[in-house]
Amino acid sequence: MKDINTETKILEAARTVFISKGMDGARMQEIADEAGINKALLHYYYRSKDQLFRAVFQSVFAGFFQAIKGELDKETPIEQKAETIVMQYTNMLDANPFVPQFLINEINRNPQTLRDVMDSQQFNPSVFLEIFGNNNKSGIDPRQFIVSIIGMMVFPYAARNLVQLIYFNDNIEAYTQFLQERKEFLKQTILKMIQ
Amino acid sequence: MKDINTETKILEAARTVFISKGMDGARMQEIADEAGINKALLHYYYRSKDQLFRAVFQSVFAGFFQAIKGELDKETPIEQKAETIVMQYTNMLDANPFVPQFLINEINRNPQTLRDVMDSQQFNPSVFLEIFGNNNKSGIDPRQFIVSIIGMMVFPYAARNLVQLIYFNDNIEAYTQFLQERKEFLKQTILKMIQ
DNA sequence: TTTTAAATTAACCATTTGGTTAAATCAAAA
DNA sequence: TTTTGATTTAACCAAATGGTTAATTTAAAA
Repeated sequence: MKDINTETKILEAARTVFISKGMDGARMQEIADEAGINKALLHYYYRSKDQLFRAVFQSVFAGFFQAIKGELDKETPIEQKAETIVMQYTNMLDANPFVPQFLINEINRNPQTLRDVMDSQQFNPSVFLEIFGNNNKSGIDPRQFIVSIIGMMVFPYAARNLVQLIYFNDNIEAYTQFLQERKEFLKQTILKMIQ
Repeated sequence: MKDINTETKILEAARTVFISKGMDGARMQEIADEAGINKALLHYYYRSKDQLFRAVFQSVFAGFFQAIKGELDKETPIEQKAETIVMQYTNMLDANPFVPQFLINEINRNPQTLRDVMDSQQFNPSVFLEIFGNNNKSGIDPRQFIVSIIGMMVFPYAARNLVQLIYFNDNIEAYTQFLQERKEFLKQTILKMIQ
């Protein structure tokens, strides 16, 4: 029982490779190299590529929704909630810029995976709707609202290489600054939306 | 010189499969089956999977930006432009819901591909910025504005399976209606943003 | 120290997959 | 009709890839 963390080490390596390359693009050998172990060890701890992938997906999915859940249960005014959700989400994206793209891709590739994960874990999606529930002053549809906010936040990370090249002439620093300034822009935009 | 359209038939089959599965997930055999021909014919017309993929990517990319270019050169007021861009874009998304996700994925997988395509075709991205250029009344940053609009429009299509399950309990009809209502919502939101 | 079971590895295997080749077919020109 | 060149196919090939196995190492228990 040498290194008790081998299983964790594998999971982290798999997370890195799967998020970067996706299920189809990932190679078991690359995951083994990333973890610094023999390829057979992957199958020793996780029986197959599919099971290893499922473990990663479940972990990423859970961490994703935990990261953005945050302080939203409080009875704060909707303006404050908007501020909180933007900061919570963008902080998560700065730390995990490829996670949303990974989740979207793999859910599209095999939608059943998400259903399985949501069945195994208890997860109540309605909490996001209740935050901006029907009892908001503006009468705005909370679903349209939430989808808009997430779309505005996620897109510049998911499509970074595209936007960076087309609108910023591949200038990385300029795009980083754009993302930084965007936080304030998003807050103001959300406030305008619920006016 | 039997069927002069074999090459086109291959390209269309490849487009279908590549957009659905991506470069990594696509199989030459599946493309051949989709086109109703022998696998060797793919290599007869396009030397390799990579070249076939490039032909598809170039075609999809060009078609994408052509579809959304639309009437935007006119000297119409910004409110009218917003209306036009939303209708143009959502119509394109209704017809090609997986195209943006495909482009984003493949550009992330190999950013060089986009540079090559943009070099080979003449393509001026600044046209989108000039539409909502600095001479708008609100003083809004046109880049932040454009990225927001595209994000709001693309996200519910790219993440359809995710959003449909979490917020609409996998009810396809309800989600279709949501997308339909969203067009009007987006117009109003854009107007609020530039107030 | 010896034993035992878990952990780790090198070598190997079967299948998939992109790609090739030589033969067959077809359609038009001579 | 014969010829010629493009088109199409069946069969095949080599490399990549997920997975297995038998042997070795390690670390703790007896």
